[in-house]
Amino acid sequence: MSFNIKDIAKLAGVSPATVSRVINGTGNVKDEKRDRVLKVLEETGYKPNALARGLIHKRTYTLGIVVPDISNINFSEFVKGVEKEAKEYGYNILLTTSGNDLNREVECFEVFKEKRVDGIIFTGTRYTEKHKTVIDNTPIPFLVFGQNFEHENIISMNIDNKKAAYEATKLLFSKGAKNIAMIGGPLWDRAAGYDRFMGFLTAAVEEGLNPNNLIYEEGDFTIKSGYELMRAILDKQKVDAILAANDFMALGAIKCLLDLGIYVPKDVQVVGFDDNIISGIYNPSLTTVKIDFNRAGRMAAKSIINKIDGKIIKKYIELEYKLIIRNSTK
Amino acid sequence: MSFNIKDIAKLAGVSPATVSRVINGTGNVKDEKRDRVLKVLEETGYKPNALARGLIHKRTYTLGIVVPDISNINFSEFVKGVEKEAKEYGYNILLTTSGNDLNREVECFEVFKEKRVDGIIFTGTRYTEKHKTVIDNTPIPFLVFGQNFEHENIISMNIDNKKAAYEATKLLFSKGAKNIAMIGGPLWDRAAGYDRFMGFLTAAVEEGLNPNNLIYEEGDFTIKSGYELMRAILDKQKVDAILAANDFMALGAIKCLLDLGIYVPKDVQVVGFDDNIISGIYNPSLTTVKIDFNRAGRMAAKSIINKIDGKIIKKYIELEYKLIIRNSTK
DNA sequence: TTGTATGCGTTATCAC
DNA sequence: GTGATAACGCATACAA
Repeated sequence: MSFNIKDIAKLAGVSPATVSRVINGTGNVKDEKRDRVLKVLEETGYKPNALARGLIHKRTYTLGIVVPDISNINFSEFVKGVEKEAKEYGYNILLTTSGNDLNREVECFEVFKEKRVDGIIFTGTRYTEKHKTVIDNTPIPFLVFGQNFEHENIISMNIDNKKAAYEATKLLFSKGAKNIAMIGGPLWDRAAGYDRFMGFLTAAVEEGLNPNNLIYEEGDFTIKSGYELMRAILDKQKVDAILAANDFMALGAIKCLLDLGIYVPKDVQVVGFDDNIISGIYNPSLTTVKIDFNRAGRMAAKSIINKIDGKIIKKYIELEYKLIIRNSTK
Repeated sequence: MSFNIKDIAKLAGVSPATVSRVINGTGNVKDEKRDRVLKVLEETGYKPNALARGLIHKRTYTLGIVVPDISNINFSEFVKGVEKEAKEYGYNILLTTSGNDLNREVECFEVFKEKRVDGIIFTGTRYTEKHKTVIDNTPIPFLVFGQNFEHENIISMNIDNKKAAYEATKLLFSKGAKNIAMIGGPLWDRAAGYDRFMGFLTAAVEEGLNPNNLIYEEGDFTIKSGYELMRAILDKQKVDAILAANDFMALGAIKCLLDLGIYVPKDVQVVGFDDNIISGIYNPSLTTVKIDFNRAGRMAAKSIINKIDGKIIKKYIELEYKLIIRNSTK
């Protein structure tokens, strides 16, 4: 049994308008009537229909968010941050997952359009012409996390992946690495794939390595691919240091090394990316580039809400990162 | 610029009713007019307003879901399953987090009520009178995961925690354990706390242990608490086996043991619960009770949607679990 | 201070 | 086959 505003009005012996005024604190209502309304509100547990409200105000207080995979700890931390901050502003989140599939991403945007979300937060790895077109046809504030989308009217948020990878690589060299290899992401992933590779490459060349002999194995950010690619690298060449484009692959690589009786960091040093919850307690604990996804999520929510409110905000937000040195490096 | 159905009608030179018929495939429309409408639809990228639709149909095709913490891999796997299945039925999910806080849980329910979600999936650890009252006043199909809520009109879904903990404990004894301790959850957590403790207790007593001397440390399911409670246990008594109420605490316990130079499983065997993504690659890999959260999520979504559709469904759904034996036991 | 009437964007029910 | 029109539940302009 669900009440509407007329039911409440009838029960309280007032007009629907008065009930509305009481609920929203708009306009003046005589105390006696207000009390009567309040009482009925209490008794019935009435909640105004957000659909009807949204129809009038053209505001749903809902944010649409699309992530490739919510079970990936980075994204779930991000979403956690978004949800927390959004809630403080009275927003809820409509969560969708894309599996990094372009078509599914587009479907998500369409759903967001239908459901009239007030803002969209998108975490994806590609940025194609199709994205551009869809976004242009979606008159909803839009924020991209994890990629530098150069597009009008879009907020993008990212870390300087090239710089971070450069520093991580330099760290390995400073710890005595000579033969370094990278287990990276797909190069079409501009940020976590390409940019991190570029940082690695730049540092390696700077250290006098021949770029043509550099080993770069392209993984998919899973533990499994880290494990398998580590094995592939060992088959090809002797290495004493690995830069992985994320912690999962780094942990997979370490697991592979340990299984083969190769010591970390004595024989091979390993550095990852992200600082997963597990990286600190692994044996050995993992040296990594920490990205605070939770904070990123909070910032993303705040930014998009500011944009919704018509406030002027920066088009590009650079996130911080931090090298966490643990026991997988010397 | 957002179009409405009248705009489309005008552009196509037909009435709004006809546009509606074309969009929904309801009623007959002359081919020529249909084509004109379709063309305009295509050109404008028009999407019907789901708020207006929901107002009429009293269906939002949205599921509300509340989890204590989305960054916990168990819950994110669960949500992933829910989202996947829900999407196949044309539903989206409104995600909220509660931090296991009763007040926040209630707030989530209120929001769901306002936003007129079609069904609610709740994962919580307590079941109080307040829950009962709120649920009674929420005329929305309701499903609880992870607890056995005995309440009319609610679907609940869970594993037999007592039995699972019993079997895990028995496993430790069968591998030669003599002095066993448990790092459990809070006992007010009926399922993951209390029931698992009861299974542990039953098995221990059956093996002839004195229940009064049994060590049970109450943790909060975090790696940190596993670590600290392991240390606390070692200070108290010599143990050769640990049953932890989840993998995080089990991993924390192992980390503590290793830090102290105690070998796992040689000196102390450890069993966890859940089978986290990381448990298989930890050193040593963790023996655990596997719960398929993703599958649970899919089942939850399917059940609640069936209920929304008025289909008759089971009031209690028992989930399977499976002992995964790895290297943290002998 | 209060109530009535209108409109938000749809769909469904009627007439035509 | 098609087009007006009345809901859906609410907020607001306007009248009283």
